[in-house]
Amino acid sequence: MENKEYTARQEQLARFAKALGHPARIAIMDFLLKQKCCFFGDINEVLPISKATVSQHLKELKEAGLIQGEIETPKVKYCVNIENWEMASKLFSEFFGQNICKQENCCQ
Amino acid sequence: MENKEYTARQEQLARFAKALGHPARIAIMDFLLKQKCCFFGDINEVLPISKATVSQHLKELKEAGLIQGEIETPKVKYCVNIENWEMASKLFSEFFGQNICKQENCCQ
DNA sequence: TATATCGTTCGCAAAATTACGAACAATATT
DNA sequence: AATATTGTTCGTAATTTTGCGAACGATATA
Repeated sequence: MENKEYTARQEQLARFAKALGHPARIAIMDFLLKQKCCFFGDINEVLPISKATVSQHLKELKEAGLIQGEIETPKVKYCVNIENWEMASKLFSEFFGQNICKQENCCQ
Repeated sequence: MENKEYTARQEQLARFAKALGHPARIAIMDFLLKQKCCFFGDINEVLPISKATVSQHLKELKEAGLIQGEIETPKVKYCVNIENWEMASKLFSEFFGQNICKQENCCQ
C-alpha cells in the first residue's frame, strides 16, 4: 500500500531546481548574491537578452520565492529572499549529501 | 567591453538544475541514491506515472549526465553517474555558498 | 513457434517555456 | 502640458516539456 505521490520536499526541491534551470536565472542569482544594490537596470545590463525577457526571468525567480523586488521610484530594487534561499540551500545540501551506494553488488 | 554571454559554469549549473526541475526526477534520484540495485521496474513501481513517461525522465537525467544505464538482460539497470554527481554537488555547493550581501545599504 | 516479460520508441496532444518588440503605466523633468 | 526614464505587461511565435497508449524489439519460456 505505498504512496505514489511525490513528497512535499521533492516538490519543493524540484520547484527551486526548475527556477534555477536556465543560465539567465543562474546569472541573475550570481549577480544578486554579490551586489549590494540590485536594480533592474543593473541586472539587465549584464544579460544578453532583452529587458522584457529579463523581467520575465525575474518574475519566475520571484514566484519560486528565491528573490523579492520592491519599487524604489523610479527604479525597482531586487534582492535575494534570504529565508527561502537558506531553505533551498539546505534542501540541496541534504539532497547531494545522500550517500551513494558503493556496495559490491551496486552497478558501479 | 563586457562579455554578455553566460559562463560555462552557469550553463552547466543550469543544465543540472533543469534536469532536477521535476518532482519525478528528484524522486528518481532519491531512489537511485539509496538503492543497491536500480532496475527500471523498481523505479517505475514507485512513481505515479506511466512507464513511457518514466523512461523519458530517465533519458533526460541520462542526457544531463546525472545517471547511467546498462542493459542486464532482460532488465535495465540504472545508477548514479558518480563523477558527474560529484561535479553537480560541488557546483551547487559553491553556488549556495556565495555570500549574501548584508551591508547596511543592501535592500534587506 | 507461440507467449510472456521488460523497457524503449513512436505518434499525438496539451501545456509551459523562451524570446522579442511594442505598448503601457508611473513618476520625474523640462 | 510635453518629454524622458524605468520597468512591466501584452501579443505573438517558435520551441520544449510533459504525459499517455500503442506498437515495437529483444530476450526468455512454454
